[in-house]
Amino acid sequence: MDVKTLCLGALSFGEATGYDIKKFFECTFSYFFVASYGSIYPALADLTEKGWVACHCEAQDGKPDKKVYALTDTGRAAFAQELGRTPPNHKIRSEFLVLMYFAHLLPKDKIADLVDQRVTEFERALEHIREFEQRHGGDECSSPPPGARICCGYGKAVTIAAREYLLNQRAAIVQLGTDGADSRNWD
Amino acid sequence: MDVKTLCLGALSFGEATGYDIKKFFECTFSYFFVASYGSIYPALADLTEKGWVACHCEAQDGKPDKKVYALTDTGRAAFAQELGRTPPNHKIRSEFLVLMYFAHLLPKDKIADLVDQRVTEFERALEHIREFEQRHGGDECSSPPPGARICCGYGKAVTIAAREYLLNQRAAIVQLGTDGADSRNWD
DNA sequence: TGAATCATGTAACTGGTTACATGATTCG
DNA sequence: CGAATCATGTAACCAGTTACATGATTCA
Repeated sequence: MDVKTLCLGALSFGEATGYDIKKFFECTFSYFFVASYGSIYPALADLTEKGWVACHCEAQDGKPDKKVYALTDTGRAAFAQELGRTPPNHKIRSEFLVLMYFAHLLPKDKIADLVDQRVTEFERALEHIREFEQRHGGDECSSPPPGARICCGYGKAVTIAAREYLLNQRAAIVQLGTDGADSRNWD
Repeated sequence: MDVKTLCLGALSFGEATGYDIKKFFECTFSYFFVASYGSIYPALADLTEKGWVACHCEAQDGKPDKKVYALTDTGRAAFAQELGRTPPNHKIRSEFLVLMYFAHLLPKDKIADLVDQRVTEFERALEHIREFEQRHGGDECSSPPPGARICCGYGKAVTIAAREYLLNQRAAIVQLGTDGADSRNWD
């Protein structure tokens, strides 16, 4: 599965510009999929050529024309088919954990910073999820699909577990590091 | 951080061939970092050119010469420095969660399969971790660095949380799917 | 006044994967 | 007898990022 397909997915909830789609990626997929303008705009051009999305321009003063994209029927079918044959991979690429693995080569204060930083990021993510839950509290009628709740729940469960682990082990992890103020400051 | 750096990391525990390093990646980094021969061999060639690793050949009958790599002092320093300036990113790329997000477009039986499959993979991972814990149980003297325990503990905590969530929500998730036997089998 | 937001796009680069090519040996 | 393991590498390809280019508007 690539950015192109995810753009179809984003458009399955309604019309949008490339700019909107980037926003969409950021606020709903960010936990498990990222994409930048440099991949979204070419993707939309490609999808238009294939006839999977249709585009109409809205002139604006000063700003460049707004290109609003919409999923075509062919596009909708292509998206469903693509979903059907997507292998359900789940990959983590974590420089943070690499650093933890090699903690014995890092100064203690640095490790403490790394752990605290990560905990903070987890907290931010949880805040983000809480906001989502409030926005889409009782009302079953609003935009996000039911699967969004599952993804949020999943993210929440995993993030809480990770945060708890780091907080419990913080002292032990820091102890793995080297002493000596700020090793290797002599370079 | 790239494969090149991680190769230095692998070699920080002793000599190894490219083949060994691949093995090492698979059995110790696999949870948070992957690499294939196509990136490892060129990386080693590069590192040799830079003088960060040294290579001596061992002739073998039939098989191609074994090239045993060892970290040089420069290489060790370079690795430490690289660790020091590595931003502690932590990214997830999950087609599985994308599929959950769009569960309303998939047939129920397919979703059930996806969830079960993922749970099975989590179980495999936990098994893997349990083996590690047993191998390196009481003895503090064996090879893996202390950080390995932390990574394992982290992986364990997170994996258990994920598995529990999926098991608890399984029925609810499946219900999000479409009925109708095997949608879209008419293509 | 300067930063953020809206809005589009391209070109160069990068960091990887996949598939291929080769071939003996050992294990079940 | 066939699969897996040991062992090395390359070439073609690919998906994506980063940085650049442009520029009005709105908000603090």
